[in-house]
Amino acid sequence: MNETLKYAFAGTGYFAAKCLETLARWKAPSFVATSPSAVAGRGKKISRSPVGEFVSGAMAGIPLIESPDISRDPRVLEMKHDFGVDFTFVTDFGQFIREPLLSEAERVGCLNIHPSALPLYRGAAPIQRALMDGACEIGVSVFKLSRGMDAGPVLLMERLEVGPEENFMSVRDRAAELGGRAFAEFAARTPVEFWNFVPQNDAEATTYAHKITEDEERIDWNRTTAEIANLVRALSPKPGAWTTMAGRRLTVLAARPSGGENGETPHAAAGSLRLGRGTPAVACGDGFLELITVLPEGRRPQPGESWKNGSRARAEERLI
RNA sequence: CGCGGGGUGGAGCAGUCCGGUAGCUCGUCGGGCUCAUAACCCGAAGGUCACAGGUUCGAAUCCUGUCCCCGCAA
Repeated sequence: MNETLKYAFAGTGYFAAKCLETLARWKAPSFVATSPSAVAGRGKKISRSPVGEFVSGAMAGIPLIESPDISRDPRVLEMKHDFGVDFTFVTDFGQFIREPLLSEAERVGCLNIHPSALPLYRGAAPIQRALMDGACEIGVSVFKLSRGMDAGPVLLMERLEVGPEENFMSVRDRAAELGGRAFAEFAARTPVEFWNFVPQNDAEATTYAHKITEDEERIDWNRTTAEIANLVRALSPKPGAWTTMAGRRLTVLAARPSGGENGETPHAAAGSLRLGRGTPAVACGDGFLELITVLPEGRRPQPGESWKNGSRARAEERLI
């Protein structure tokens, strides 16, 4: 990155932490803002955001501000001024950026790394939505924040191929790295005066990546193996697509349509188990889905076969 | 003190309520069957039952404390 450029970074989640880590390999931010530590996790412990965690660990020394409302936090505005930052990265932050931060005097403004080919999949869960839709590739965009959600003009866009077995976490991390690296390389060779922001065509915003609701996380075994496999990988490892057996939750972390030699169509009702030897499978609407990795409630992640060995599930058992 | 589940041979689990030195499905090793096998049959090895203390003739099991893991909810 251009040595003279200075930036601030604001983010909360793992995607943001990974972006920051990547950006920082080229140049450390002047300061970082994140959402405040909050009561989270079991017990009632106070925990820091992934970004806060990362900064206080690997980037000790960089000023860290925890702010519940960064847009009008005087500390943020003040620090930006004192450090003379040229732009602010706001990514995976959870807070909608408003005035005065949005257009506060900076050379560039607020930039965002968004893992989609904008204007597609604007919104909170772009990677998950793309995976649910069975995408083979996603986009990674760097754009300037505007008043509309993920609607600002685009500076850069990269493509990222998605392997058929990849899950949310893997794509998320790779997308963050790609975005951070692409931006850093761009900034290193392009003077700010030549940064070209291309407005989005709102008419092409045909998909919107709404937050995932718990209802959507539940597996409906009547759907097709492809649909369910996509749901599983879109939500893995967290929050995870889940079902229940005998009233207990069973989260499916990895699954694959069973390569039925005969393209077998299950005679059994959807949700029925196919045990036998090897990896267990579940009857879906149009075939069987093999359970590669599962997480039984109260236990730890385990291979589907181990689960089969220990669960004492019987063939007539059904997942609901 | 948010609610709850769990730590038992290499893996996943049962046994804990109703104390009596440990079992299941796999894996591993050896042998057999077979043209052959990841299939099948026979056999074997392998466990301080998370840790510490207590009760008891006797504790995986009851009591107390500690550590660790996980689901939900936030």
